[in-house]
Amino acid sequence: MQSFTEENYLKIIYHLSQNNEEAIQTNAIAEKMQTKAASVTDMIKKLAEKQLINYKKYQGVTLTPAGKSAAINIVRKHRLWEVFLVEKLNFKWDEVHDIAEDLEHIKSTELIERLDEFLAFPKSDPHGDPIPDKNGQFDTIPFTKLSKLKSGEKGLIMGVSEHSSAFLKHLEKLGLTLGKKITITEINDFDSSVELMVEQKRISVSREVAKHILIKL
Amino acid sequence: MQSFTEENYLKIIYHLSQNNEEAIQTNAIAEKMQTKAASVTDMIKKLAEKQLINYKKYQGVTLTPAGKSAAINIVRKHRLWEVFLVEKLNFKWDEVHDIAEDLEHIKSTELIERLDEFLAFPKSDPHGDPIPDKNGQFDTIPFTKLSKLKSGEKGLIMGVSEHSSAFLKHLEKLGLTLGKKITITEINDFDSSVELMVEQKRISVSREVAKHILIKL
DNA sequence: CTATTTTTTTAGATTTGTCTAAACATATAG
DNA sequence: CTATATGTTTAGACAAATCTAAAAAAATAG
Repeated sequence: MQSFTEENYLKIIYHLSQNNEEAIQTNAIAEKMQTKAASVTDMIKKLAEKQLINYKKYQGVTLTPAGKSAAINIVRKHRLWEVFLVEKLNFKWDEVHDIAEDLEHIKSTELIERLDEFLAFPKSDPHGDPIPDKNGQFDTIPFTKLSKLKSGEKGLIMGVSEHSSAFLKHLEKLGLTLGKKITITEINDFDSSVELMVEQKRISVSREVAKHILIKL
Repeated sequence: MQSFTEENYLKIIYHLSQNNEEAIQTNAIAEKMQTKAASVTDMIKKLAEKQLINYKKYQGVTLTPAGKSAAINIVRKHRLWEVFLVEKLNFKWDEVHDIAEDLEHIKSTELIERLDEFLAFPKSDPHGDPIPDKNGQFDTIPFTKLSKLKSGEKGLIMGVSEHSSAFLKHLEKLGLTLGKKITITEINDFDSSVELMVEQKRISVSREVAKHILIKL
């Protein structure tokens, strides 16, 4: 069994591995964990000793199968709790991240299986992220970043790659929520901001925002 | 804000104060916390410094108003989660204590208020214990221990004063669950065990068990 | 290929909650 | 009222997770 802190390290290494084929570096973990590189080195040694990560000095880390499985389990719990908070307790999608960050560390596996059932085995969370099943299996939804689309292309909003409250509130205000159909009308040359149509409204989003909106064509 | 451990100490001091007018002793806390007296002394000092308990060396402790309010809040969370586990996730009353023991430490007050609402503001938990409202108010249900009843007396099972899985499973097997109507038929002289009728069945419980069953006459 | 910068690790200290062993205070018995 | 037993506190140590400062390795620039 892992401690609260060990679980957070595993989860962060897992997320960093998603956008990155190579070994994850100490500094990258330190930044996400809001801690110092020296602390990360200490924890890394501990996780390596427990066979949860592969580690060679100065060479970064990768998850072992056991570490990956533990990480996926935490992600599963996080996302199921987010569904619960939104569907059952009527929280908004921008309010649930921090609470789920605590709930994901509750240990009982029986609890999670019953919660999963209570929620009717949801396949994705309120931000469109896939929820692994109890064996750690999940479908990777193929998506394109909104910032990669060209003028005239159409698509559906499938997810977001940024979970901060500020970002999500901003999308909500613009009407850019999950499932909405959008059409690109123009990409501005000078700042790469994106003009698009959503529900008969013409709106504009910066490239920075567009990079974090995930589209199914 | 208190740590996980501080919260557990406050909760235990609160529960010990329920059956006891006097100051709570170091050893009593140590036993409930499954730790050593020396550790309790250390923690006691810390809680006293934070003005959560009143403490004079060798004289035991009592909760300050702030400490009591913090403790009641933890009890509220524990009991609401127990209701959730039983009513929504179909756990049995003997399975929920340990899980609620973890869930009670989740920090968000917004979460608890919404959970309370989702559960339709329950007044008592699956073991019959009252649930404080968000201001810490709750009704103390007047009850008598089954072991205090006399032959011929009738009553309703209102709660239990022991939450171990073994005890609760035992009651379940005997059909002695919340709300059941019972009639005492006989008290055995030699071992004080209690013979009673519940739903047309004649059963017998030891004095030890009878002491932990709470009855409304 | 050497010099400099960046990144990572080590060494040693700190905090939180715990422990054991010993000292001290209080309660109880004769 | 002294002796003993019980209960509590202190002193000093430890493990977990963190930190700062300094050393070491790797990457980059000229």
